Amino acid sequence: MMEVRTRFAPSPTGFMHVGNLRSAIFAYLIAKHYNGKFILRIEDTDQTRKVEGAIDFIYNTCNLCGLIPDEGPSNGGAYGPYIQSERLHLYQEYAHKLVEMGQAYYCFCTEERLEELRAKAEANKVPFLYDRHCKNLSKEEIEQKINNGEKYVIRQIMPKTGLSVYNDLVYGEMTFENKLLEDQILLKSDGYPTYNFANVIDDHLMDITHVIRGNEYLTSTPKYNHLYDAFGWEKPIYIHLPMVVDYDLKKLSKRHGAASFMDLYNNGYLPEAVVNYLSLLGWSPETTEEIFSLEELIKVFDPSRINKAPAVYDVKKLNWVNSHYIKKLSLDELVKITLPHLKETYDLSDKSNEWIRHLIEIYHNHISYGKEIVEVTDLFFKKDITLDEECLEFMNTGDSRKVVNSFYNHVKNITDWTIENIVDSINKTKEEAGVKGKNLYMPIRIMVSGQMHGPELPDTIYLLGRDAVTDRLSK
RNA sequence: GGCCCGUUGGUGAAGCGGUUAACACACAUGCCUUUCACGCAUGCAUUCACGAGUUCAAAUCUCGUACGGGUCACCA
Repeated sequence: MMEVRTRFAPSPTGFMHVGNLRSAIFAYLIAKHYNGKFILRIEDTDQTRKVEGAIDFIYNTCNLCGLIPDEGPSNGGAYGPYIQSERLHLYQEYAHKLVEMGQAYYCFCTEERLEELRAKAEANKVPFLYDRHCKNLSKEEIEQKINNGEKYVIRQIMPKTGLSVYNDLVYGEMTFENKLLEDQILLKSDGYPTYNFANVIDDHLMDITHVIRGNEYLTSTPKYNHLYDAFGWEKPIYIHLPMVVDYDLKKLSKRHGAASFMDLYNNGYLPEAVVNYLSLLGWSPETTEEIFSLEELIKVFDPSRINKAPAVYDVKKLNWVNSHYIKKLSLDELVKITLPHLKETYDLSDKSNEWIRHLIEIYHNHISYGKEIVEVTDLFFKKDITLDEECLEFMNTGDSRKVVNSFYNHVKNITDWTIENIVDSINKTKEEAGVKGKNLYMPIRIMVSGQMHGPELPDTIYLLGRDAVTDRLSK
């Protein structure tokens, strides 16, 4: 059997949202599932959208996620170069070959003329299709125009009748009417290829066997197929992926900060967890398991189980997956993804290293991403806490006040500030006030932290320090 | 507007002609740990957008309607 080769072909915009990443993940998984190769190709044929450093950015993202390309701009390969702007001569060569074969033609129409035609079509409420104005220019005319320095594009002759049919691995048989097809531009007047053209040339030249991409390409695939046909090339297997959308069912946009992989990463989400979560968007395994390492995903990933319907990107579920991975972290690793956020928000200059690590440790099972440490620990950094209604209500019931007063008297007399002694004070309070369980712990917790939930109470009190604790208890 | 795709609980989803319509997140409640959280348990779609049709039998097949989305560039 032929070796499976898939590719991830982003354009270098310096931004990767989770939808793009998801395409990369699926392409990677399919390649690896079949023991094939995963190729990274940079599609930078739009010179106006070029962004400095974007290629490194893409490479870093793939690396962080473990989606290591077998071939690509950074590590080369037998099919290079892997950056389209370095392959210009190829596109030109193939475009002209198509002209020679009578499958394409030079077009000298100006933007203005096309604008006019478009406007006219719109006024008449008919769909606009290029009118083939330049299709039958004579050799002499063409030569003369070129010698005059007139700019031109190369357009492919598309069939005007009949149907285009192809098979998609997830969407099944797709049928389109050829009369809707326009003579598509292959080479732009700046000598660069269009995406459509470069894409097909490269996929063929790089022996890509499975084309995996978002389903926004579902309707333009017939165009690609006519290119393959014009050259007599074998077409790849198409796998169009359902869209990843936001809660309004709209395409994810840059406005959603959380939808950017780098933002997630910088907020203390773990790449493994993000990959795991994203793999479950538009795909599901045969079993009911949901936590998978990359290796496991490679094993169980089955492209025929990919869904058709758009999937909503749900941060809550991502948080759950991520918290699962966070729990498996060592303290050192946890510190790594949380400490920078603490430092950024709070003044830690008077805190010992030990204190900070202890603080992070007690929240190990309480946060779902690194940056969450900030909001969850704010009670350690503000002077005054305010009680919400639920807390106030609890404080006004039973022996709550009595418990607090009793605990205050014990805790203020601790000479050696240790967790053991704090526990001891709690126990003394229990006896003195004659209450236990929730009625014992909750009043203390509320007065000390301002919250009805949180990590271990003795640790919390210990880390808060006697001054802060007695101060809060006496209010 | 033309063309294309989609529609199972708030979300991800299983389901492939006969099931009590899995499972997970979220949510709610309870239990447990001398609090909370963690963990555990329970609950959460009398029904699969809607309407017809085929069939002994439909979430599953067919058609239509509605709604949502995508696409129609010298962008990718």
